[in-house]
Formats: sequence, structure tokens, C-alpha cells
Amino acid sequence: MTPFRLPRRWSPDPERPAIARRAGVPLTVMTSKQERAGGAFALPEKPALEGLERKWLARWEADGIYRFDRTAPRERVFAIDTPPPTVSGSLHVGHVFSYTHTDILARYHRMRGRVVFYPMGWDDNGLPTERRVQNYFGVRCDPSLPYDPSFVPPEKPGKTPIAVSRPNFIELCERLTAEDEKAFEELWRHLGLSVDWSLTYSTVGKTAQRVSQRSFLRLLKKGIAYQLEAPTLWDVDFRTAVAQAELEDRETPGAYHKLRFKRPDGGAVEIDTTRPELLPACVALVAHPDDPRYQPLFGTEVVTPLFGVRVPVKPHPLANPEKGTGAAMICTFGDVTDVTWWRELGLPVRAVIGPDGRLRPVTWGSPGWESTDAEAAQKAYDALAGLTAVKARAAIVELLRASGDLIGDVRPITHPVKYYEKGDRPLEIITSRQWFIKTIEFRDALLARGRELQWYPPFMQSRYQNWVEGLTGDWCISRQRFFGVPFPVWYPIDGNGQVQYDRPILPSEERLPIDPSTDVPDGYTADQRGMPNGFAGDPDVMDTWATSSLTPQIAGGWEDDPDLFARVFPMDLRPQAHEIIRTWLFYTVARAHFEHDSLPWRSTTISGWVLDPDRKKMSKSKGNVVTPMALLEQHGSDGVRYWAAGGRPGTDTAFDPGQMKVGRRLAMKLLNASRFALSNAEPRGPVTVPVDRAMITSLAALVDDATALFEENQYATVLERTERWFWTYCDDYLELVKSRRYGAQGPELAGSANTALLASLSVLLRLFAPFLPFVTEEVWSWWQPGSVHRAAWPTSAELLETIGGPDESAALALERASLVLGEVRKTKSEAKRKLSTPVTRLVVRDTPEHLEALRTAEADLVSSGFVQSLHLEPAEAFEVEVTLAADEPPVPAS
RNA sequence: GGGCGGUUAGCUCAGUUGGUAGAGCACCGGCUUUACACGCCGGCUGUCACAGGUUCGAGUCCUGUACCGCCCACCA
Repeated sequence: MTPFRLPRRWSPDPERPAIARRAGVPLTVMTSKQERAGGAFALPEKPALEGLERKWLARWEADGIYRFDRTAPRERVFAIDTPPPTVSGSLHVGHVFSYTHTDILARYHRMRGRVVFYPMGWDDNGLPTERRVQNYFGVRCDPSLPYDPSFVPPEKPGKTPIAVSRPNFIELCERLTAEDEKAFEELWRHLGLSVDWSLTYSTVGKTAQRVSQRSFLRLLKKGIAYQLEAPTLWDVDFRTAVAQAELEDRETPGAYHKLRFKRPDGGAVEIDTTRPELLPACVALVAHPDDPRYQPLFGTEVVTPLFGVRVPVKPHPLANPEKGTGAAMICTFGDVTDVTWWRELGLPVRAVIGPDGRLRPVTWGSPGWESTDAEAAQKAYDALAGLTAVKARAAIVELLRASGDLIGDVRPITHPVKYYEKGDRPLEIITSRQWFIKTIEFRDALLARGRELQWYPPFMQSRYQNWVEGLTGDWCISRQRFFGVPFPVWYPIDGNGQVQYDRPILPSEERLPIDPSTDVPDGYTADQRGMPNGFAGDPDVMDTWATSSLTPQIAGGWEDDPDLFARVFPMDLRPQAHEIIRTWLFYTVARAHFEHDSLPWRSTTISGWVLDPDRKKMSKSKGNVVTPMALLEQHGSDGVRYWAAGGRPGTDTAFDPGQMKVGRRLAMKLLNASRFALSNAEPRGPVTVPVDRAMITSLAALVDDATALFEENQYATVLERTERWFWTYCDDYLELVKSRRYGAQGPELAGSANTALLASLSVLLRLFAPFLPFVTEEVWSWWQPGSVHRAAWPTSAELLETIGGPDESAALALERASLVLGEVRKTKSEAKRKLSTPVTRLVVRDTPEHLEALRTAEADLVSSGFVQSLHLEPAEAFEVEVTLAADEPPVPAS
């Protein structure tokens, strides 16, 4: 007489829209070695998870089950543009998390009959590698040194870095990344990534160099790549240009300094600045055109303090009357606004910050450095020259204070300052010659590409949109570094020894890849390098993104393997993290747009982050991060994958070992339930019993759900629903049919259960296979030929075939029987009796329709509930009365 | 300052098209039941951030507010 709620778990949802069955995938034929031999399946006595990884990794590798089929036509291929992990970075759970998501999708599509192109790249290009090599070996690159073939790095890095040649440095980079790649591959394999390991590439390998250089040359021909001597964002520690996409703001302490500029009429103009050390680089003052305080001064000149430079006062709408005094000094260059003003107001350049971030020597009184008192200017400047910006700031404050041009105290503030994302000191803006790729004039087309792309989750598109709309300059792709893809360009040197940058010498594409620092352009000889009337190589290397924006082309064999490329490009999926939408994703879209006039891929999945329990992004800087391999060993790869699979696209997920334990438990349950289903699997017969037919019908609905969800990359929901279904299957269905399948109701009804058990197990294993590749493969091997990962994704059709079509009328049988069984269990549990306690009398009151359904499951219910007498009584509402057998007399202690 | 997410049980999170609030973990109690003690059965747990609005009915739709997070921004 317990009131309760109706669990809806077994009843198919009549509201659910019918999902068209997908045809064309062959049914898995349910045969096995044992069945063919007429015997029982060979099942392990005590199934275990330990060692499954090693066992199946070896087999998968030997059988090549993840090998890409190069004969597959494009429409059958599912191509993935795998993110090449930065091998010089450390492995962390974030990698495990997001790469698992992609693998789950890869495995699903493979089972759907698609030929999955799943390569793995290694990002061993760029500054992180350089920096790591410097620290690891204790060296620094000096390009002026000759190659030393006998160089051996010290055992332990010394305090003073050893200077090595560029070729030596690159050798060390390659040596270190090779070790890193091994560690990554081992982790990926252990995690069970179904990558085709014959399709690996590196972002600094020959192929990547050739592709990068070829694409660059073509952009150059199209006029999309160009070089320019211009103010460029510059990191003074790395001594290289960087791109807008690699900037980040950091709150940094600073201070306002109020400076006084003299007017010709003897008056003064005051401005506020946070960078007084740039006073010698001041080229103008600026104020808002509508600002009445400064309108009278527009068109006049003022004189800078200390340096006596006459600079104009100009109006510009960017000047903010609210800030400081409303007037600002324009320096070349203090920040990007200075660049805008400088360009739009047509001002001269007076650069004082050198590439090393120190104030460079200047001769006052020379052209461009005119002063009303050159001697005083020189004296003041000499006190600053050679200092870093920060030290020069302190020094100039003293000078200004002494001269009386600093008004009042400096006022400390904290303000956002632009940094290179990998750098430690604020960016400077340095005028230099750099290579650019045009993006601004293609803004609309690139925005359209963003709309054309399918985003998972869709809201991530706005990140792209915002970024492209906010672009302020073209993409600077040259870096003044050593380890990277060189620009395939030389320049002629004229008779006076001047390098002719405007007349680049280009190699033919057949020669690529080339290194202009060692290779010689056609028509020249090696001894003409650096000589008058000879040639010079471009000294720069490409931005790492200039190469990694071509991963689809590199992995797909663009131009090198046209047949392969036609089969995989444009690709189907780009999985990646959201913080690199503005770099990797945007640049890749741009390159494909320029080169192929298409998207590089049809869709993208944006993964979330792994968060610490304190809700911060997990990072290696926190000492408490567990190494991924230790996690895999502790919880099993399937367990860790289970946790990762719970992370929906675009959603951050907390690091949670508890979920890994749950995953491990699920894997264990799968082993044991399978053992049950496969033991005593004879005799086999048609599925006639309503309880069995209901289970099959319900599973068929789950399969349709799962398939539809997977098509939307909703893997987390697939796992959740499959798991829920499976657990109910174990708790209710298996319990109900247990005695029947052992023959309690005769061979015919046992045959119905056995057929249903095997059909459901086959489907369940395949539903779980993308998530738990090891345990599903293990169970599959007990009774099925081949790999579950090459088996066809289950269909509702194949299930319904076993019962001759959906049987909605049977659904009620399982639902009512499960309900009553639950009531019986509850009564026993609350009476603190064991579940095998006999029920002397079970009364079920229910509607006639329900009772009729229950009657078809009566025998199963009676046996699983240990019911001695069952009474079904028609009633308005559902009610159950359970009478338990009296307690057995206590057993006297022996 | 702009944009995008989020706020549901102690914790981590689901919640399709509006229709009686869910799962796992944790906690409590019980149980060796011939697949599983790496197990099983059961129980407890809610101002769905807040305020309005639409509606017969709102966790869900609309408006506003607060807080958290992320991305971006011209930072003198």
C-alpha cells in the first residue's frame, strides 16, 4: 500500500519523434566461434579490467584496425583536423579530456561505416620549444657562429648559457622534441585514441615546411602576403615581432606623471603620461577637436621639456577629454594608439626604444633630432641611454623634477598593459621590416566563413565573430627567431652592399622546402652570399601559427599527394579549445579561404577546460596536478575516458576522480553482466515473451536516440542515457529473466530470453564502444569475431527484426513487472530482510489493462521476487500488498 | 566599456517542444542473491540566484537586477 511515483524508464516515450532508420549499414550477424562449434562461449571465471589496455593496444596495432583506407571516396571519409599538441609543454589532464572527446566521435563515425582519417600532429615549432631547449640544455642560439658538428651539450645546464650555432640549436630542438613526442604517443595510445599512427606529422618537419613555404609563395603571388617596414608589436625579451592575436592585457602597476610643455607665448600645456621615459620620442601633442581648452593651440607648436623639441599640437577624435588633462603626448611609440595617431596625423618617427628594450643611442642635433638646445638634450639623454624602459623612467623623473617640468607627485595606478602572451615584460612597438598576411580587407568574407561553419556549441561562433570584427591590423607572420620555418626568400645585394628588400628572389616550388641561410638562389653561387652584387637570405622564421594554420593541408598531403588530399579535404571536424579561436581557428579559416576558396572543415567542436576543484583552470603551475599516465593506471583508461566523456562541448568540467571510479565500476559491471548474458546462452529461440519484447523495443528507441544525439556531437548525453538504460537493464530486466533463462519455465521461454539477451548485449557493447573501448573489446572478443570497433553501429532495425517490428503493447509488461518487483524489494529492505525472503502473499491491485500486462510477466515476477502466492485484483489505482514470511528462528550460536 | 556563457540537492551536473523537480557522488540503513562485495537493495536531501511579466500552468519563454567565469576593448 505504498504510494509511489511511476518510473518512466521502461516505457517508450510516445511523444518522441520517429527517427528515420538509417539504411545501408549491414547487420552484425550474431555468430561466434563457439556457437558455430555448437558449444558454450568460453568465458573467464573472474573477469577483470587489469591489463586490458596492454592486451588490446597490441592487438589493435597488429591488426591495424584504425588504419585509414586510402581508396575510400570522399563522401565516405570522415576527416579530423587533430590539434597537434605542443610537445614541449607538459602533459596534463586537459589533454586527456579534450582528446577523448574527439576519439569518441572518431569511433562513432568509424562504426557508422565512415572511413576515419585521424592523424596526429606534433607541434614542435616556435618559441615554447626554443625556450625549453635553452633551459633544458643551457644553451642560447647565436646565428653568427659556425656549425660545430662535434658539439655535445653538458650533462647539466650551467649557469651561463653556452652560445651555439643555429644548426646546432635546431639539432637540439629536434632531439628534445623527439623525446617529447614519444611520451605523448605513449599516453595517447594508452588512453585508447584510435589514431592512425602512420599519419603523424610535425609542424617543423619537411612536409610542414614545404606546405608553409608553398602557401606563402602563392599568397605572395596573389598579393595577399606582403612585407612592410612599419611599427610592430615587439617583445623585448624574445626580441621578435608578435601578432595581435598573441597579445594579452595584464593589470600592471604604473603611475601618472604630469609634464609641462612650454608654449611659444611663454605659457604651458600640461599632459599626463605613464611613460615619461618616452619624452625624447615625443612627436606631437594631441587633444580632442571639440575640446575648447586646446582648440586655440591646434596648429601651434610647443617645446618638450628637457629635450627642447618643437612638436605640433594636433586635434584627433581618439583623444579623450576625460582622461588626464585632456591632452596627450604622442610618442613613437608608446602604445597602439600612438601608432594610429602617428599614421593618421602624418607625424615623423623619433624612435628611442631599441629591439632589446633599452634606450638606444641618439645624437641630438642630427637630422630628425633637432632641438632648441641640442647640448642640453644630449646631456639629458645620455643619462637615459642604455637603460631599460623601467630604469629610464626612474631616471627621467629625477631629471624632470630637477628641471621643474614634473608637476606635483607621480600618482601610482594599476592599469592594463599589453604583453606578449608568453612574455614577461610589456610589449614595445618597434619599427621593423616584417611580413604580413592581409586580413583586414577580407574581413567580410572571413566573417561569412564563420557563419558557414557548423559550431558545437553554436554560441562559440560569437567568439570568432567578435574577434574578426575587432581586427585592427593585418597578420604579422615573421618572427626574429631561429627555430621555425624560414621564409623561402632571398634578396639581391646591390653594388654598394645594400640589400634590396623590395626585389625578393623566390625559389621555384619544386625546390621547397629551402633554408635561405644555407641554400643558394638559382643563378647565384654560394660565395656570393652577403657580397656586393650577391644575395642575402631572409633571416626570419614564420610565426608558428603561419604553419599550424595549415594543418589540414599538411596532414592531407596538399600538392604532395593530390589523391589523398582530394579524399580528405575539406575535412569534417576541427576539435579545439576556445582560447585559440582567434588564432588557430581563425588563421586556418583564412588560409583555406585564400588557398582553396573554401572552409577547411565542415564543423568544429570547441572543448571546455578542466577545472580544479576551486573552479580555476587547471594548470601545471599548481603543484597538485596528477600526471595523466598515473591517472590512467589508477582508474583504467576506460574509467578516465568515462569522466572525460561527461564534458559537453564548450562546457568546463571539474577534475573529478570520483567520476573515474564510477566509470571503472561501469566497466566492471559490463564485464559481469556480459558474463551472465553469455553463460548458459542455450537454447535459443524466437523472442515471444512480452518482457523480452519490451526490453528490445526500449533498446531500439535508445539506439535511435543515441544515433541522433551523436550526429549532433552530443556524446555526453549518449553516454548518460545509455548508462541509465544499462543500469536499469541490469537491475530489473536481468533479475526478472534470470530464472527463466536457466530453464525454470521450460526451454522455449528460456530461448526467448537467451535470444533477447544476446541481441541486447551485442547492441549495448557497440553503444558503449566509443566510450569504453577496452572493456567493450574484451567482452566482444568472448563471443564475436573481429573488433567491436570495426563492427557496425547498432540500428533499431536490427533489434526490431528479432521481434518482427516494434512491440509497444509489450512495453507495459516490463514496466509493470519492474514496478511490482521494486515494491517487493522495498518492503524487504525496509523490513531489513534479505531479498531472498519468501513473499507468502503478494496482492497487486491495478487497472485491468495493467493487470493483463503484468500477467504476461507473472512467472518472471514470482521467481525473481520469491513470491509464493500472487493475487491480481482489479482496482482504480495501483496498490501493492506484500506479506513476508515470518522470520526464521534465530540460529543459536555454535 | 562590449560580447558570450553560467547560477537547480552538501558536491559535480542533467533537465528536449512550458505540464507533479532528476542522476551520480557523498551520507544513512540493510543484504553474501548461483553475473558482479570493484557487488546488491532501499532511504534522506530543493525558496530551481533575485524581482517583475506572459500563461490555466514557468526550472524552461520575455524584461530587468545581482553574482561567478570566459573572450574582447584606443591602456595617454
